[in-house]
Amino acid sequence: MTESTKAEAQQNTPRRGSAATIYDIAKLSGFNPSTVSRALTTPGRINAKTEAKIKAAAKELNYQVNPFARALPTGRTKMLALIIADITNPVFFNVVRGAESAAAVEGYTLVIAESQESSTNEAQALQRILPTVDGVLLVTTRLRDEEIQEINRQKPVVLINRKVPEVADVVPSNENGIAEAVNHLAKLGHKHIAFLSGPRASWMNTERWDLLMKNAVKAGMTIVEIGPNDPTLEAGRLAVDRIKAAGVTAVVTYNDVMGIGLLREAIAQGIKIPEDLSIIGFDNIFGSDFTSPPLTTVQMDLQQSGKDGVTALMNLLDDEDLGPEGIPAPGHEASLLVRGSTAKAKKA
Amino acid sequence: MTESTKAEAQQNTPRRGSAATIYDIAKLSGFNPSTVSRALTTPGRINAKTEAKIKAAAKELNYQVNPFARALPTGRTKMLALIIADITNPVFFNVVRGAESAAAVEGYTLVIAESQESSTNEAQALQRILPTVDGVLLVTTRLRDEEIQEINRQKPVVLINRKVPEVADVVPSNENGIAEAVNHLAKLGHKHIAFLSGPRASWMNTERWDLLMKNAVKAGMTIVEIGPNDPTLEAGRLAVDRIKAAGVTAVVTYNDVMGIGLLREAIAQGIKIPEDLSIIGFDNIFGSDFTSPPLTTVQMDLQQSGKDGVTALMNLLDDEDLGPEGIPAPGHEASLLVRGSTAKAKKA
DNA sequence: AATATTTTGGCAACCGATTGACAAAATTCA
DNA sequence: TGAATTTTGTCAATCGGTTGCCAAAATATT
Repeated sequence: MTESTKAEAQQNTPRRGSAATIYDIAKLSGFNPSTVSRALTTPGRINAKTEAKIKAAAKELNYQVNPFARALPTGRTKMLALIIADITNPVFFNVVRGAESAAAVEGYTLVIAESQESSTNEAQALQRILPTVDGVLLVTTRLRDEEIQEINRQKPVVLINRKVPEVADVVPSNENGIAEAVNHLAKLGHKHIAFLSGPRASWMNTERWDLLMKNAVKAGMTIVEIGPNDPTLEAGRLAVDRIKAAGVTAVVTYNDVMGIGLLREAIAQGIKIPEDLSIIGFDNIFGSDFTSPPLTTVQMDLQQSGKDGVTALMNLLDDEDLGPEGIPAPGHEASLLVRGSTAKAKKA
Repeated sequence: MTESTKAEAQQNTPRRGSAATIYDIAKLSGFNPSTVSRALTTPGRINAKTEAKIKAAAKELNYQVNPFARALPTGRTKMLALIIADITNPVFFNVVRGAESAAAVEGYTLVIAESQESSTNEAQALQRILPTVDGVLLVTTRLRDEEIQEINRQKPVVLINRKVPEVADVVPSNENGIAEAVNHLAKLGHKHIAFLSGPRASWMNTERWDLLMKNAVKAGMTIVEIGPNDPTLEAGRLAVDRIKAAGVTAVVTYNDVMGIGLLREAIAQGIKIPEDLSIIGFDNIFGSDFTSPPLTTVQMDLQQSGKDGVTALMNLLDDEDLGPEGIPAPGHEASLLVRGSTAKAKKA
C-alpha cells in the first residue's frame, strides 16, 4: 500500500461524520438555535417562512436529532423494552413482530432482552435497560408480582399473558378457544380426558387448567391434571407413561411444544394418534403442522397482543394521570384449529 | 376505595423517582461532582479513601448513571444494533442468543430491529437506530453492498453470513458440511442430484451452490440448480413437479424450511421419502425433526456466530485505527446431521 | 531544609438539545 | 393615529454527566 492510498483511506473514513447539530443549522440559516429547535419540534410556533427556511437548511445538512441530547432535558427516549424469558420460544415471534411494527409506527424503537429463564438475569437486564427506555413490555417474566409492581412504579409496564394487580396487561381470552376444544372432544365422544400441565408458576397454566376443568365438567367429562411439567418437548415425551396409566382417550397439553413431544413419543411407542389418543395443544407454533398427524391446537392472535401491548404503553405514556393500570386493553379470543391429531374416542 | 388508601396509592407512585445524580452524591459525600465522576469511572485517579467514601454514598443513594447524560459528551452508548430480515426465521434465534449473551458480558445492550424483508424498512430502521448505537450487526440484510459500506463509514458494522469488501464479517464455513453432505449421498449411490436454490440475491445461496457443484463434480455426480426460489415452505412445496421432472434421486435445499415444504408435499403426492427421493436441508431449524421422516440437514453453530459477531464489533470499537474490516473473525465449520430423509438411491 | 515531583481534587467548559421569560416587531382594534 | 394585543425570535438556564487545566497538598529527591 502506497502512502497516498493510505492517506486516502484515512480520509475516506471519518467514522463520525460529525453529524450536523441545530447550531450548524442556525449558522447556515441565520437564525438562533432555539428558533431552529422550535421550527423542528413545534410546527406553528414559528413563522411559516422561517420554518421553511430552517427545514430546508436542515435537509441540506442532512440533519438528524441527537436522541441523547434530546432525551436529556425531556426524559423521553422513544425506546421501549421488551423482555422475554426465552427467545427460542416460538410463541414470541408474533408478539415481537406485532410490537415492533406498532412501535415503529409511533417512531419508537424496541430494545429486546432475553432473560434465559433466569429471574436474576431478568432483573439485571431490566436494571440496565430501564433508564434508557420510556416503558416496558413484559412478555414472559419470571419475576414475582411485587417485583413487577416495583418496576411499574419506576416506568410504565404492560404485561402480556399475565395479570398482576395494579399493572396494565394484555391477556387474550382463553375462554372461547377452550370451550371449542372441549366441545370438539365431546362431539367426538371423549368422556375421560387429561390436561398435561406446564410450570406451576405460570399464570397462564393455571388459567388454562381452571377453564378446561370448568368446561369439561359442564360437558359431563372427567378430567385430570398431569403435572406440573417443564414446557418442553422432553417433558411431553416423558409424560406418555403417565397418560397411558391415566386411561384417558384425549389429552390437552399446556402448549404445542409439549403436545409435539407427547405425540412423537406416543407414536414411537406404537400408540396410534389420533385413533388411540387425541391430542390438542396451545399456541399454533411454527412447526406444529410438521408432525404426522399435524397437531390440533388452540391458537391466539399473539401478533395482535404485541400490538395492543404497545398501544397500551402509549396510552400510559401520554396520560400521566391514568392510574398505574392504564386503560383496559382489548384482549382477543382464542379459537380452535382442528388438524389431524384429534379423532373419535376409542371404544373402551 | 377509601380516600386514605387512594391518597396512599398516589403517594406510592412517584413514577420518576427523581433518580440520584452525581450532584446528589457530591453533596452527600462532600466532594465535587467531577471528583465523583472520576471516582466512579476512573478507578485509581482518585485517592482510595475518597473513592471508597464516594462509592458508599453512591450505593446509599442507589445511584445509576444516566446513560444519555453520559452518551452526550462521550458519544458512546453501550448499545449495539442487530438487524434481521425476518424475526420468524428460525435461523436467527441462535444468532440473537449468542449475540445477546456476549453483549451482556461487555455491558452492552442489544437493540433488535426487523426489516420484514424490505430494504426500505431496513434502511429506515437503521436510520432511526444508528445514532443511538455504537455499532451494527447485520444478520440478514437486503441492503446492497454500497449501502452497507456507507453505513460502515458511519458506525462499525459486522456482517453475519455475508461478505462485502471492506466490511468485517463472521461467516461460518460451509465447506466441511457440504463435503460431508455430498459424500453421504455418494456413499448411498446417488448419481444425479439437484440443488433447490433460494433467493438470487442471497450471498449464502450462491456460496452453497458453488460449493455443492464443486463437490458433486468431484464425486462424479451430475447436479442441477432448480430456482431461484423464495426461501419458504410454499416454494419448497411448489418445487415438487420440477424435481420430479428433473429425474434426480436426491435434492439439497437452500434451507430447512424449503426442505420441509418439499418433503411434505412430496409425501402428499405419494412419493416415498427417503426411498424414492433423498432430501437434505440447511440450518437444523427448530421443527426440522418434527417431520416424518425427520430431515437430514447441514447445521452450523449460529450461536457462536452471534457471539463472534459481537466480539468482532468490540474489537472494532476498541481499536479506532484497525481498518474498516477489523480483525478477521474466526468462523466455524458446518457439519452434516444425518436423520431420516436420506437413504440409498433408487435403482433407475 | 529546600526543591522537584507526583497526587489529588476543584473549576469551568462542553456535549446537543429544550423551554420559560422576555423584548422587538407585526398586527388588530378603537 | 395611538394603544392594546398577538406573533415571532432571542437569551439564557437546564438536563447529567465528562474532562482538560490548574493549584494545593503530599511525597520524593538531593
